[in-house]
Amino acid sequence: MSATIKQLRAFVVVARSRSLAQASAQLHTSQPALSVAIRNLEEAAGGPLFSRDGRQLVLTPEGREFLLRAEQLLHSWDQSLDAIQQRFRLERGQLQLAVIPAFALNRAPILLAEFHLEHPQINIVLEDVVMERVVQSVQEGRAELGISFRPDDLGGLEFVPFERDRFIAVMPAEHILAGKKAVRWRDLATHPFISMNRGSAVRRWTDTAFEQCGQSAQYVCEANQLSTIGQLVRAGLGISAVPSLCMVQMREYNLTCLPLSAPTVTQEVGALFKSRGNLSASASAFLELLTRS
Amino acid sequence: MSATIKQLRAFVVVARSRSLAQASAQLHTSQPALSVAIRNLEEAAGGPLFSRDGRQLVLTPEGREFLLRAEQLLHSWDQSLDAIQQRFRLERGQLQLAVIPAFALNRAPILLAEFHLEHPQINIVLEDVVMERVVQSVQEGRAELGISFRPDDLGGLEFVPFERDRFIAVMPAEHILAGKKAVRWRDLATHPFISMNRGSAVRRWTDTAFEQCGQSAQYVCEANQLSTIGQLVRAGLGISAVPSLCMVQMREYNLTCLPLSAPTVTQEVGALFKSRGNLSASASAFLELLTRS
DNA sequence: CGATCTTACGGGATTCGTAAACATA
DNA sequence: TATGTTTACGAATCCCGTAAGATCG
Repeated sequence: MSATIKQLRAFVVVARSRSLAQASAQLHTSQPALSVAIRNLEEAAGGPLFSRDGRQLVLTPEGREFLLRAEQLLHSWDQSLDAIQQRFRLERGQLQLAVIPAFALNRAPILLAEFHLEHPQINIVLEDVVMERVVQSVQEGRAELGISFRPDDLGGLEFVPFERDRFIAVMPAEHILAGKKAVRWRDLATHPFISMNRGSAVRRWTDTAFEQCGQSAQYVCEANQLSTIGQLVRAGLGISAVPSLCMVQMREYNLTCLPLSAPTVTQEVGALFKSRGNLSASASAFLELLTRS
Repeated sequence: MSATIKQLRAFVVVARSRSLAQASAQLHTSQPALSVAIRNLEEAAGGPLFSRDGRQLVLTPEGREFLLRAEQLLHSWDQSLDAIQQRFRLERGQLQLAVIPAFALNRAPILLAEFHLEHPQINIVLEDVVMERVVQSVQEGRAELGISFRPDDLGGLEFVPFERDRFIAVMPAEHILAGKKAVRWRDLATHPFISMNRGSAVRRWTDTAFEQCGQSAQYVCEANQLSTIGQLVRAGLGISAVPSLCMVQMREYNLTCLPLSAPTVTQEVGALFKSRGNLSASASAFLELLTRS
């Protein structure tokens, strides 16, 4: 018969107390049960671990060495199980996220603060990169969870939307349009326009919107970062249209944000991941936090 | 329920093959048995180790970490059990001996060579010291087994004699007594005598022998080491009486050894140890080798 | 005689294997 | 439909606890 963890645990206690009687009390079991457990362990070990001279159990030299190994082994065992249990209880682990800048700047801080408050032992690794790289990071396993607009090509990933975003117009507070309640894309076409660089998803969406209302924008400048665009607008270079996700940030630049329609461009914002079953406990918890709001 | 080694072993095989069917064949068990084993392990771990999407079992992130720990754990486990089994099979271990010089020089080499031939993996540690220190070494655990004449005070140790030693007379080949078949202690009293230092057991025994035949020796020199005594005799300084154990060595010095009687002084040579049960497998084997001859 | 370990044996829990149901490509 | 996993259930095994026996101080 093969040895078991239980036998090892019994062995350590017996070796320490040098008595089956004491050990049995400590282990909440009966003396005879221990007796056979030790006997079976000795059979598995290939020889006597104790010398039974008289009524005291004294470790043999082999037993002494085995005791050292057994203690070490049990420690590793308990530690390993504990570590995994802690991961499932969210008392340990990592949360690897890849997030588009718009979300990273405006939503993520609040959500992550909330998550951290609930699970302070989870180490958060946040990768704030453009949409295409979010997809890539999730595919390549650098991030378990991505947050972005719905990509055109999911690339084998799952996408769970949890928010709808619409484009808003952004302009300096003193701009001529700033007094309106809302604006249309055709209204924007008559003003110098600052946009994202060609090739970005946001740029494609604004281009499409202008097309749909039969106008073309007066591009004066383009930039990669939303914060740069915000500052350009602030400086009076032109106006822009950005996802409403960025509203908080834009308002911090003292810019006016107005609803934008005709067409109303909406985008799904959601979580990207390989598959639900392969998410870690921490990633699942964060996904749940995302989708319950 | 608590996890078991068996479950851990099953987990590793399943994780590697990502299939219960394959793993069950490899483990010589049935699929359903594995299924419940994995389920029970997951219960002990506190969450899912595999994601069961479709019919392939893919490790979850927690499962991946657990796999690393499990492999390490099983390796340590197997290694520990192997190490102990090897000790019992005498394929590994130490033989710590404390031996009096007379035995170390004359008997031990042959015995140890024989032991080493049978058990080449056993590391032999030989401490060749005087009788009193042999007892001390065994008592203090530096040596498991001592070999010496029977000490006056066993000091709580067991003594198992395996040989009787008698004193012999030693002299140069050209000495006047060298032509005899045997000599008596009273014959020695008429010649200059070289003896062990006062305080040694051998000295006490020779003193007693001279007393018993009503003579007193003509001490000319005393020394600590038998080899020194041998060389002194060789140089013609005098004759001596030594344990027959040393006969081989004395003959190598070209000395004549003769039986010595009236009285015939005999001493038990034996093994000293704390208790039979506390001997290691290697020490037991050597003790058996000693006593079977 | 008291304390302790060992052996014997009956009851209970665990585990296993067969068979059937279920799920998926 | 074929392959593979899960569930259900009867059977075997293993383990434990009580009781009796053995041993030593």
